[in-house]
Amino acid sequence: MGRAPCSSMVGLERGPWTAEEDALLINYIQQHGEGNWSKVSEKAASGGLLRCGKSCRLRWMNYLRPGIKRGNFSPEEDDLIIRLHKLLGNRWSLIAKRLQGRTDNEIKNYWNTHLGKRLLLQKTSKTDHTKPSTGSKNKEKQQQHTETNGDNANTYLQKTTRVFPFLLPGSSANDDTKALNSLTPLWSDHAVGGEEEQILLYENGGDLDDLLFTEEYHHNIKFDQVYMEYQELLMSSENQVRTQANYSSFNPFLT
DNA sequence: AATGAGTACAACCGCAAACAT
DNA sequence: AATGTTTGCGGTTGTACTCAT
Repeated sequence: MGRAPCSSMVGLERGPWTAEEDALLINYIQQHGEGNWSKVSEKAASGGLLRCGKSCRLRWMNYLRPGIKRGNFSPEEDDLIIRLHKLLGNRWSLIAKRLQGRTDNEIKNYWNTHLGKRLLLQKTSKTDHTKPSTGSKNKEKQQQHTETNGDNANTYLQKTTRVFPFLLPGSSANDDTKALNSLTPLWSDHAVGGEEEQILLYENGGDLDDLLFTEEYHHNIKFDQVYMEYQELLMSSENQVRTQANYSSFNPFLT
């Protein structure tokens, strides 16, 4: 198919956002709401915001959106990121969902600049007491990538795909999604609130992520528990997939 | 003070799934 | 069902900043 990158569209700005542009975007979203990003660039242009929809979305999601936590990561967050990364690989959006107020982009950057490097150093110091090589930046990056991603048997490495919500039974979904839908009872066992509350949520049509990411959930569930739940989910997913030949293309631990 | 290397992070890009027609 | 468009994702790049020399 192929589309020209939005930055090449005539008359649109690129590069760092100015405070004025931020204000224009916030103002626009306050008036019209989130979403429909392709329309944003059309409609907001009249107000002086010359950015493509894609750029607007990114700016909003990663920087302007209310509730975004900025600043240093806590040791607990570090720990959770490391463990979730071990489980999920570079699925930053999924990891970000477990860290309230953090964006996938922020976590990805943090991993690439801090955590990944730290793990590499730890690993190196365990196996080799000499200092890591001080080669070129690219070489270091490459090494870091393979060390932290490549040889981890438990890491679910998949190509870039959109992360689906865990849809509820009865909703339309493809086969893979349906396979995971059957996991919801496991999750509901751990979810906050009584059975009645959960049933209510189900009946109201909220998906499982909605259930799990309520504010209450985050206040009550410790990082460790979140990690354990994810691990259980993935283990369960593996078993589920093995029993269903139709889903042979989806096996997190065999890819 | 100058400058080059390293670091941090915002922003861009291309791809693929989801959605609309 | 086929085709086009939009959205969301992970990988990568550009650049401002920091620090050592």
